[in-house]
Amino acid sequence: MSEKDLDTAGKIKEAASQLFIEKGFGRTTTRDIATEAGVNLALVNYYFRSKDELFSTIMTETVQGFIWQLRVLLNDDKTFEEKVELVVSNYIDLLKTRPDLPIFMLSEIRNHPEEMAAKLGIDKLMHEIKFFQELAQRCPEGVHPIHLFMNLLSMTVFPFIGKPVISAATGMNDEAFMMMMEQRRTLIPQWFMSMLKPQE
Amino acid sequence: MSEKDLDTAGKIKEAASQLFIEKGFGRTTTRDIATEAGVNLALVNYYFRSKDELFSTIMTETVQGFIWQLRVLLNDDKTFEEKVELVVSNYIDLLKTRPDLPIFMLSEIRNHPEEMAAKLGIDKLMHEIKFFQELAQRCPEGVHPIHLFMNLLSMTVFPFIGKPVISAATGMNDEAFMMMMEQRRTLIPQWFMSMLKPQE
DNA sequence: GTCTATAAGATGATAGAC
DNA sequence: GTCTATCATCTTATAGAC
Repeated sequence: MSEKDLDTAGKIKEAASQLFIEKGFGRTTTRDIATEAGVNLALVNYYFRSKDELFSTIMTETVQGFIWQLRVLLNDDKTFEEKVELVVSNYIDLLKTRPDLPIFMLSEIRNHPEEMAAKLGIDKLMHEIKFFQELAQRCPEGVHPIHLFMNLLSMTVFPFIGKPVISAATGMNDEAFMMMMEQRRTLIPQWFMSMLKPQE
Repeated sequence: MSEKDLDTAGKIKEAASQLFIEKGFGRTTTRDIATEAGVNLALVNYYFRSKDELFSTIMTETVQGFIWQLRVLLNDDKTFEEKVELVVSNYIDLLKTRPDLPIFMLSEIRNHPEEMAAKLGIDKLMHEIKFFQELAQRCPEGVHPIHLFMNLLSMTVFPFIGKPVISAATGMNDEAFMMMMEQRRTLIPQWFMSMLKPQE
């Protein structure tokens, strides 16, 4: 099956994913989804029992994709600093393509808390991945590693989340914003490494 | 008029604000609002012409409140570092009370871009406030001040936005999260100051 | 200003023909 | 698997009595 020639269920998922990200769950109707997917309205309920179940399916796959990606990036044979650069670079690339993704995930997770939970396996991520052990060893005295990992994610992801406000506040256009994110691709790892304990 | 004894329009605004933040615009109905406010359904449309206009009113007041607060915090007679500490501390306090506020604002701004715009006056904020001039002078060569201000906001606000995911990933409960944010109250200004050009 | 009643339309979901 | 037609419900909004 070619990438552009999805089956009906695939078309529905793709259309729904796009619309949920764009307009949120509450403002996306099953009719929107059917039209966007180019399929009959009844088929949405035929393949996915309800709008809620369709959302749940998409959400689970999206979050699992994130985690899988992080797992792959952080487990290969690279230096600590290379891994940092990879995480930053990887998420900037992802969010350049789908800037609405974080807001979609974060705002809708709140409305469907059931969809989250341990089945996604994030709870074990921190213990399994060597990166976090390396990070813990490099943390200054009294600073929990979670602080530094949160800083890394914050500095990378937040600009995309706050883009509407930032653009309004600075008069920055889309092109300037993207250039700024390109600068951050190298700046963030530098700031991050400087927060760590100096290596002997 | 006492604080708890609002007039009808006030009750509606307060109930609507709470519900919009809690459930988002799309999932909040005018019936919800009327019930929560303890007023008749028809009065929502009597005082605010439509659900959209009610939202617009609340949104404008909320964002204006933010900006007003920032303006006051940053213009007083304090050292640069004190201002940094104040911004961080102030937003942590605010978000401890209303953790859903950023997601509400950011996700709904996207759905109602008209409500934003220059009328809020954020576009001039950066030029008016002395803090940003001080920041510009302390920026290392080749680093635009917007990068550093974004880092400050990111490290402060993002943890609240990502809390559901962070909690799921680390098994952190609410109490532990709040303790972590208390640590960040002093850590963030330190990290931030270390990103600046050394002062002679 | 506040209520009741209801209009006018949209929405999620399904039954049943093909 | 896919379609048409339709149901039951909920939604925003308003007209009109008090």
